[in-house]
Amino acid sequence: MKKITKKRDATLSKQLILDSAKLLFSKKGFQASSMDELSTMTGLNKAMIFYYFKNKQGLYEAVIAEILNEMYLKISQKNEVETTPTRQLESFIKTYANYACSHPYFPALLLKELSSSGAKIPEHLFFAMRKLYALFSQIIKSGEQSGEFKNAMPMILYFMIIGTLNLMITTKPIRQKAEKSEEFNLDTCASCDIDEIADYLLLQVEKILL
Amino acid sequence: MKKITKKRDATLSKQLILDSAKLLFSKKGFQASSMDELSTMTGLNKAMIFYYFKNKQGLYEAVIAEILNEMYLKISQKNEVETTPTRQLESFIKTYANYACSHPYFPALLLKELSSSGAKIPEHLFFAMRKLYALFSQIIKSGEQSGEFKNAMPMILYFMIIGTLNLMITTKPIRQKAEKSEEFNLDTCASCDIDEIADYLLLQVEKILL
Amino acid sequence: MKKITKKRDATLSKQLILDSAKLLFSKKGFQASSMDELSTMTGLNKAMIFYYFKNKQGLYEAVIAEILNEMYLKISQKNEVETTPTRQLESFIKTYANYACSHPYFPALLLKELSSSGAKIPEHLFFAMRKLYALFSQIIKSGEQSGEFKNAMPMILYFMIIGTLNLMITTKPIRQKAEKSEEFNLDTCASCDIDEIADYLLLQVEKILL
Amino acid sequence: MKKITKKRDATLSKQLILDSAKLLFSKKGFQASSMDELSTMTGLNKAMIFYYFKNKQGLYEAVIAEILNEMYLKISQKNEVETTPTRQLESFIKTYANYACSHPYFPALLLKELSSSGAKIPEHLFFAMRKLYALFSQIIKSGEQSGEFKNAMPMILYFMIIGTLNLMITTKPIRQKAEKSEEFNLDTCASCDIDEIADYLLLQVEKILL
DNA sequence: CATGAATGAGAGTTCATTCAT
DNA sequence: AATGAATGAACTCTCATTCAT
Repeated sequence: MKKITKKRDATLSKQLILDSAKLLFSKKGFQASSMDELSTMTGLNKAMIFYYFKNKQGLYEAVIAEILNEMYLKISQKNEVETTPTRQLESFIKTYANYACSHPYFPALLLKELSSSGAKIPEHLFFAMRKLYALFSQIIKSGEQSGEFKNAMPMILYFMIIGTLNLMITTKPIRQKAEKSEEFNLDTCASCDIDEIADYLLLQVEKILL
Repeated sequence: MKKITKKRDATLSKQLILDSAKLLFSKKGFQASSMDELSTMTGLNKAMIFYYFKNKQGLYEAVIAEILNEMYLKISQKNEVETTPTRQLESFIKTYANYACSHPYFPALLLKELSSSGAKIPEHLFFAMRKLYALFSQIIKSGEQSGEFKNAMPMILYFMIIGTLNLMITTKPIRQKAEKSEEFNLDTCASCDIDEIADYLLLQVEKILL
Repeated sequence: MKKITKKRDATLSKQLILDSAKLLFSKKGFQASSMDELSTMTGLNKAMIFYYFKNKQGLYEAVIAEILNEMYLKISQKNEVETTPTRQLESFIKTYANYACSHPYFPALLLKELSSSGAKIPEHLFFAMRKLYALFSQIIKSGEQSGEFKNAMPMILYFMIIGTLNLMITTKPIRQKAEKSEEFNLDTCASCDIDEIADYLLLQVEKILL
Repeated sequence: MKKITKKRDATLSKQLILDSAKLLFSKKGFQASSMDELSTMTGLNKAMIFYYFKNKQGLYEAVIAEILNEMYLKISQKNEVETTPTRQLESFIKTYANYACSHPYFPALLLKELSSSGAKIPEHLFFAMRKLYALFSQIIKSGEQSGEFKNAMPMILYFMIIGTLNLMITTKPIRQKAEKSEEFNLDTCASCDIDEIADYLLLQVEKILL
């Protein structure tokens, strides 16, 4: 009756929890995700979650922060190699679209986070969110200074872009279901892929700005 | 130890529950809302919720259905008195913006509903959601036929409009908080009122369509 | 919007409740029977149950008392026309068997009542139960006095008879199910009817007593 | 405000719950037993019940299965050392009587289970019940083959035996109460002990079979 | 006599979190 | 670092019972 204790690498376990939590939280949201299920997913004991993260809320924040930073990194890297604001804008939209699409949990998470009683979002999350907007804002501003852009209200444009992309991604299943039902003969773009959507969106945003 | 006698008016109590539930659900979402808290809000006994609505899920569906229908009614009424697609589009955007703004719970709820695992939304909710889009789609289509509009992908435009408006409304508190903090000197439109936002949005959408 | 109030006959309504309660209690037992279901069954308002009977417990007692008295009446009537103890015993067993069989809820109720912490059975129920045993006991005793019976321990014989009959009746469905399952090739008397069972039982009891 | 530290012995706690549940279920039946009360009885937290057993139903099935298996084991062990059917029958009755008497919760439970809507008893319970009857049936059958027994209908005899014994045991308190009350001068065997009862019963069964 | 609205207590169950090892 | 046992508070929902009309 010897008790076998698995010894693992600390950072490995912590990352395993974080990665599984990303998937879980985004599939089910914060409340509907249970720590029991998470521990099953990871193969680690439930108590380990609390060993590495203060509590469920803490884990959740860690998850969102990681996602936001990841995305910020990706976008800002692409951004550096572009030279004109127009090209930077294009890069912003396409990179965002692709990242969001290949991490389909992210848009849902972000929408939820943005729309839920925003005032109590913890500091470092808030900070991560702002960084992305700051980047976008910078692009627009430099476009205005160079005379390429006009008519810009960056906050509204920002929400126009991420709002549209997020909604198009998160509603994909519902739209496909709708198109199948017979009596509903409206076009829902159910078969558009994300690149087409991003292209169309970019075109319209340019029409606005030029 | 006085015993307080309750109203004993069915429709009143039911509506009271419905109205309170609207607020609660949109503030906290489905899972995080507790029936205990709801009963406290209403001043009615917890069991009354289950007396009038089968269960929590049933109440939730009733809430969303009511909101969607209410909004559809308002928009479609305004729509009937307008004659040209351009005027109808204007009316759509402004009415939506105003309704959403004066019922601040609605955008949050709608975003949550749209982004959360859409495939299992009950039929009659799904139907109510489609009705609003059908109306919008109709406006665009008739504009195309009369030659006023072009370049239209109605589904994307629809999400562009409601996505932007919803996000601008739900993020208002967070944006105001951001603007106060010293180190953050970006413009977040924190002081824009909803009419300005709707006007700007309308202008851009027209730029796209014309 | 006139409110139509059904006016019914008081005793009729009360009896309706009692009859429905008989069925319900015996199908589901005391705890599992809900007053809501009962009110649906009767078509009367739930509050009426409490108008006519003090509470659920009171109704339950009324139900059992009525059943026991009904059965006592039936058995004692048949008993009076028989002259010898042997014939009276036969009549007792057969009448009990037939009554119990045509009121299949009764055996279950009686078993439940007898086996559940007997000491707190209310007086008048207890009294009704005793009356039936007193009748049986009387038959045995007069048989002993006339020399027809011997070896009698009436209490044990009594439970032998009603225990066997009750169990054969209440387990009928389970036994039939068992016989259908392939791997179970034991005889469970699944197809015996109650008369055969009563006849066999009577024969054995006579073998004991003579 | 001392915090009491609990045992943290899995098998101990689980058995404690099981044992307490045995008592509770048989005293009150399934529906009337509350998990709150059970947790008070055990001194363990209510959640532990659901930790070890899936739910109330699962616990109930575990309880019945354990009892039936225990009893089957005891009877079948005694049975193996006996050689003639007559001795085996004697052993069956006496062992059953003694077990049932020293586990006074068991007869009540079994009666309840048998008489309550038998058709929906879960498979493994049903199986455990059949095993005991199969044993009895085997004894009778071999007695018939050796010519020692005749007139046998094993199912009826089986219920005669366990019905009588169960009722005599479960009704003991009620019978003692009856005998004390003045106006009730019938013999209820209130002072018989279980061995006398089993002996008498055995004698009568033999009279039937020989 | 009858109703529907209202209530309070409690049911079973879940779950984040902590303790002892 | 890791585990499984243990906990307490909360949750949704049910139900017998009563009140006002």
